[in-house]
Amino acid sequence: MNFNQLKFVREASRQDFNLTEVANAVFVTQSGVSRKIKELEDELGVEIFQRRGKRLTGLTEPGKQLLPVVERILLDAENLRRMAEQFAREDVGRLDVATTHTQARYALVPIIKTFRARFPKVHLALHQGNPNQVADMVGQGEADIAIATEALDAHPALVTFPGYRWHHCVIVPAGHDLERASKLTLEMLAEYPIVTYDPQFTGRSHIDKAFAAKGLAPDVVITAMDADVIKTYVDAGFGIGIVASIAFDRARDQHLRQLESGHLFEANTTKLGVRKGAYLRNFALEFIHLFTPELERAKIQSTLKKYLANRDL
Amino acid sequence: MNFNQLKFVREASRQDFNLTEVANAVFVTQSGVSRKIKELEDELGVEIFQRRGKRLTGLTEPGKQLLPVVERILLDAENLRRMAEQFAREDVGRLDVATTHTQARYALVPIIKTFRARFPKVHLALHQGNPNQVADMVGQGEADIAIATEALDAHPALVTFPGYRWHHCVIVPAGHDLERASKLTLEMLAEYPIVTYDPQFTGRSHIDKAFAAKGLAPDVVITAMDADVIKTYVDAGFGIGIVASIAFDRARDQHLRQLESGHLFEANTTKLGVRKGAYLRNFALEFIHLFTPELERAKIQSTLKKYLANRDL
DNA sequence: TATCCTTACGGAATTCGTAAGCATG
DNA sequence: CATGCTTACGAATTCCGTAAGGATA
Repeated sequence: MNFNQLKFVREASRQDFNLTEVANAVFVTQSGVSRKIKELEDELGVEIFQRRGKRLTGLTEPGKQLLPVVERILLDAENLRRMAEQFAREDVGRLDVATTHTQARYALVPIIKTFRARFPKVHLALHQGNPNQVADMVGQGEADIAIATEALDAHPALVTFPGYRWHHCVIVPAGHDLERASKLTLEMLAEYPIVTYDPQFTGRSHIDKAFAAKGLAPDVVITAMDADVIKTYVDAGFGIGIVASIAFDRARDQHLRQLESGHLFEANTTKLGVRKGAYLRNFALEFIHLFTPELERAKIQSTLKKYLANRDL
Repeated sequence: MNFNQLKFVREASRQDFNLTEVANAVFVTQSGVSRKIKELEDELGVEIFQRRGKRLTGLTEPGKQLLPVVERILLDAENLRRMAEQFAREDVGRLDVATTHTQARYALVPIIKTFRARFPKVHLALHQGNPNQVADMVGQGEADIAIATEALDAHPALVTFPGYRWHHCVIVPAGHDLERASKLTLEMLAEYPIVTYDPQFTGRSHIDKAFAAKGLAPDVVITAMDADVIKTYVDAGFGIGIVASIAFDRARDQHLRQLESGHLFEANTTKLGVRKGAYLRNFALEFIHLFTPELERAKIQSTLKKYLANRDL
């Protein structure tokens, strides 16, 4: 039994049991993967993968039981490396943050600025995706930290911490009728074509919920994954926009006006998620602390340690 | 990083950091061990072991943090093998039971008889030792199941299940004065020289505690690790004996008489312990069930699973 | 027929024991 | 000086990519 065999098994389960894909993903030849997997199956005396003829089609019953343990071993192996690096080069390393456009473009900017100043030797990589992709990236160990408003809590492999709360706002072209409204209502918004986020993104679920609760069917004419695109279409006169208020910048968005709508939509909480059982470097803990300043560091650490060490050796 | 490197590291911590001993324990040459450990340290970029000149003297700070993870990886690797074997050869395998003389010689006999009939293809190995040794054997993965009355709860790596309760009894040579006593008291026992268990064994602590509570200083003239030896000396007239009542056999011990003393000493509970986080074969679970018949099997399984799977992958 | 897995072959890389060297207590 | 660790060397083993073969959809 060796780590490569285990790695191939895990990767096979991730690559839909296509060993050719596994080979590409781990940069070896397909024949090598095939051989190593068979070696492991021979050593253990059970077939891990179900086969139809020569193709792998899924996990066998033993395979289903073994896979979680395989994943745990590989995670621990990774943990060993990180723990060692923490000692070897305390403030040097790499932090992979998976997040959505909105967070990367607006909310994380000051946090990252502070982080960079504090840890100039840490290479910080931002990975963008929709909230589900963001969660998966961390769930699979491709990134260390996930930041998004949606989807993180639903991922079984993640622990989450609440970050900042924010509201949506309405944006309109300068001179729009709604600018003169004293207080916005959902009924008023429903009168106009709306440009807002894609269903998976940035609190869109709260927008839909608010309209649905009043029995309104808003006329959403364009959806996009980020506020920059939305603002572009609002500016071009396609309708009024609903975006995260943090995405509006009076200086930059001179043709647009921001209307308060905190009373219309439920507040959103942006969350941070990390993989259960994963060891985090010191600078990663510091990043989490920057994101959730009200949580003291010891609390963060003890929560993570619970998952890392709770097997009571 | 490979499993042998990790194995050598673990073994070094067990063999008091003597790599020559490690080499003997794992059947390779000392130079190989030395090299592999250095390889791992180089790869991780930290020294795991503290060195004075060329000798290893202990773990470094990083080493202390890494070791538990190393142990966990190796335990999981072993778990993989067992899980696979469980599927490959359902009722074939090996069960290593570590226990004390008293349990092996008396209490376990019927359990093992039933077990053997149910699993004729399982090789059952009994390892004897004192309760601390028994606990350690399981703690280190040398045995699967520990059975003893003492010490198991104190071992941090073990989960324990309560088995049967039993009492001590007093044994005397036929015709002894005490045979005519209507009801034994500790004061009466303290009048005679006593032959009983070694301090670590078989509920001896309860015996001492009972005398101490009354301020009595019993005259323990001979101690032994098992009832057979004790009975021999009682028979030879060295004193009265205090042994587990299960160890008295009227037919075999014709020259001796058993006197009830359940009211004098606290009852003992023999416990069974297994290593936290270790996967147990089906027949091992069955063995536990035979030992604790009142606990239903599902309860046992869920307790063990808690430790095996509680990292929520 | 295109895709995917297995297997034989052989060069390359790794592994591991022997033996010599050196440090410690 | 006995014990214990490191290192150089070289034989043995293992690894892994190429390429051919066979199975599936």
